[in-house]
Amino acid sequence: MGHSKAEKDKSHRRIVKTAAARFRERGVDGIGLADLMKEADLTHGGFYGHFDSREELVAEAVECALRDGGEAVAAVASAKQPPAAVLRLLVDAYLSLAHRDGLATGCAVTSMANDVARSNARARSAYTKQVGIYLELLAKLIAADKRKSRRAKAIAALATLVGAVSMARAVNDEKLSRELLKSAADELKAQLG
Amino acid sequence: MGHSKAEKDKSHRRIVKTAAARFRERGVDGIGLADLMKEADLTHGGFYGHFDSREELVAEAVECALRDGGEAVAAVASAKQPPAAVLRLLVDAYLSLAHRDGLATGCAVTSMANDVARSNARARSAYTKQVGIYLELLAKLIAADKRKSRRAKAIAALATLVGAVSMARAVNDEKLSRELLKSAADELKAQLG
DNA sequence: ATTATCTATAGATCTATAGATAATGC
DNA sequence: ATTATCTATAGATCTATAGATAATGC
Repeated sequence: MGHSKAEKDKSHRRIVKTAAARFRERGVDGIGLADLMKEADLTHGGFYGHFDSREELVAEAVECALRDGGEAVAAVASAKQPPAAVLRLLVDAYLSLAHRDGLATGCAVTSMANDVARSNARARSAYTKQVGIYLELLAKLIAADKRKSRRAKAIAALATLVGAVSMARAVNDEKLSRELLKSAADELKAQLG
Repeated sequence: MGHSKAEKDKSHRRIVKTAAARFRERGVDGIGLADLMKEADLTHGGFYGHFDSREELVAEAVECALRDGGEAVAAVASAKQPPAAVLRLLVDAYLSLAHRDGLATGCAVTSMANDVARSNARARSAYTKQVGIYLELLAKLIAADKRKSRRAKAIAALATLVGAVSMARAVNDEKLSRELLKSAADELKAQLG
């Protein structure tokens, strides 16, 4: 206890990172502050030295979770390949079994959509911004003459990615779950290739 | 108090219906039993005369919410028009502002996806079944030679509908929200028409 | 007599706060 | 001396249960 300011920053980031993982996994209401602090190797009493309220942690955790997913997508997108090939890589990664099952580290645009819709302005703004980033990235990669058409196709493609992963996680029929991911991927690649 | 068995059934349905609305709106963890019972004009003590546990109510509420959405979709789908026109009606209804804003009565395949993924087997089975129903309906309406191709296109279309509404609800930029709905609808109608 | 619902409450858990403690940094 | 974290606890809320009450239905 009573460590340096640098230590406090590390603690702060540890709390936010833990929350970003657990909130994606169990939902924003699925875990309490005491358990989060414990997982961050702190006691619950210290929480309010880092945040004014639970809401503030939710906002920071949503920002962190969205950044996570954004970085994972950017990593795939940086592959030195033609746009169409990069697009295929992105679609396959997003609609992979690893992403479906890796809730804690996956894209928060899907896993936190419902929670964010009910959340505070800061969380919603972060979400809005990340959707904008994904749309710009996709629009650049999509083969189409007009910019307006690329934008519309990017929106439909992102919606397909988000919806397919949402449903693939909710159904309890493994065969159907895989079919949802596979067919959505095939259709997207056929449409945008 | 102490009414007939018929009255009890009515109370039961009132509780489930209330939960189906509030769970879609606020999430499964967003409202407690006491408030739900109060909204159903009952006191919280009576809850366990109707359900063995909260989980059981969640299962029944998910079933009820999915049925709701299914009936609304079936109503639109029963329009006496050619398949392509019915498909356009469905897409426009699902991606309407009314559906985006009508969480309490809207399609639970979108609004409860994340909650159901974390929920019990009964809730997940009901969700799985409803996804199956939507896919069969869409596959019938889609113009394509082969059955396998229609099925894959139905999956991509349903995913697009679910993802677009999810994101349109989460962003806090009204213009972007409307663009998401409009572009997804336009693309779907262009692809499937 | 049976039973659907009510009042009252137990026990757990949640957010938030107060004050103590043990490090850091002047 | 300052401060990051700890222990302890207040007060609200949550699920679940026990026993009382007031209807229904024989």
